[in-house]
Amino acid sequence: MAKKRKVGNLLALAVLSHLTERPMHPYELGRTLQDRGDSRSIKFNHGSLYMVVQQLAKAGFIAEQETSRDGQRPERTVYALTDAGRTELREWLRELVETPEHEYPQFVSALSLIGALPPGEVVELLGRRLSHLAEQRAGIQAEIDKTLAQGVPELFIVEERFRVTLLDAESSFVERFVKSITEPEGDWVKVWDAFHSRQPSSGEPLS
Amino acid sequence: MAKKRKVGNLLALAVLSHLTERPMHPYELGRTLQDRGDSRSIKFNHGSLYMVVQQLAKAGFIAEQETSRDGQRPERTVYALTDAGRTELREWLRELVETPEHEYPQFVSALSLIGALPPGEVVELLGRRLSHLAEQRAGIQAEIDKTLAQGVPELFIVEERFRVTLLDAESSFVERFVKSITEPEGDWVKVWDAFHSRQPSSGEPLS
DNA sequence: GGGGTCATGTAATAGGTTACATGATTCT
DNA sequence: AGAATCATGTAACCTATTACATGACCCC
Repeated sequence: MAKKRKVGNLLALAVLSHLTERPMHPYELGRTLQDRGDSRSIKFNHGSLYMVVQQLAKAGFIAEQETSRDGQRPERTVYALTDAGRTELREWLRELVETPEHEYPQFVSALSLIGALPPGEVVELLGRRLSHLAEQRAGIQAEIDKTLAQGVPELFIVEERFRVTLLDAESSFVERFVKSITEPEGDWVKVWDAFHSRQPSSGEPLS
Repeated sequence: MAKKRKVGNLLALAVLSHLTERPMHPYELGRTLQDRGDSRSIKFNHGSLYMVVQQLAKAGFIAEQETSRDGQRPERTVYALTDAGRTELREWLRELVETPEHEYPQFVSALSLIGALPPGEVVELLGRRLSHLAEQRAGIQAEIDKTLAQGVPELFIVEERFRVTLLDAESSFVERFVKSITEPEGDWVKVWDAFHSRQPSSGEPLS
């Protein structure tokens, strides 16, 4: 259901959140988002930021506070959070935390069409995926360690912990899946394989 | 890195996949996608389908085969897969299976800003989330059982099994997180709470 | 002092979603 | 026969991503 918000891009949520600290101009916001590592959890790109800021302003969640100019640099418009913005931030976050939305992770999509590849190849590809997953996991763990070493409290790395959980779950799923193909119970793998053997590399989808 | 595909929408992948069975016109494709339950794993909506079909045609992955007319209904253009399309299907799928992409699940984003809500409220919201997750899990499981009862082999429900895995992982993460707030080690929760107590309901973000 | 890259923003393009349109079929 | 729903597609709109622009600062 998920109430239709005036501004839907999650980048906007990050903007609202950071503006509770102090008024800022868009570029500064972008810089802050990058520095705090928010861009690993919320898709960020330069262009979208300006768009989102405009949308938030039009919706009344933030307001132009001053337009200063520093030397000959382009004008920087500083925005501040409004009361409506503060409310929106809290309501939106509440909804996100309380209500899981149906999403479409790429691997789910891929699995739903996996029959289009022959089982032997799938096993091989999944093996490579497992390495990639392990790499990612190690990378995140390193990030976590580094951050904690700087004295940052757990609260600020919860999302990275969650990512690790997700990666672990995916890895063990993939392992189980591989095993179910290489040591099959029943004959479904045979059927799957036969399908591709007959039509060497243009098998019809099994889905 | 993920090579830039001429058509990026995953709906296009499903289209290619279904066209390996036989040529179809767009509406039929949509119908089939819905019937086979693909729309639970790949975002589908009517408008996007026509867009994607056009894109695929322009890219040479599918080709207009005939334009039949049935009574006074609008013309139906039937599309068939080309060799390039068959290749694209396989390569794309391979890439998706082999290489995990960085994604932005909403809950990850929410967690990254969770400090903007006070811990007491977060605990409450997470409790509700757990119920929702359990509901979803039950729903998927019911789907799985129903499908299996119809004699469909495991291969075609792998993606639903994976979803269940993901839901379980998320649930247990949330449980652990709740526990870490209600039975905290160290004083980070106190700090978090104090933050919101001082500024009754307009706390600055802790991130 | 010329070449890169930082700071800052606007504009053009492409992608996707919603809304609209209309004949055909089915239901009551 | 009128209402609802199916079948089928087009068009308008909104969002997001890329590309473009330009002065300032820094490096060698």
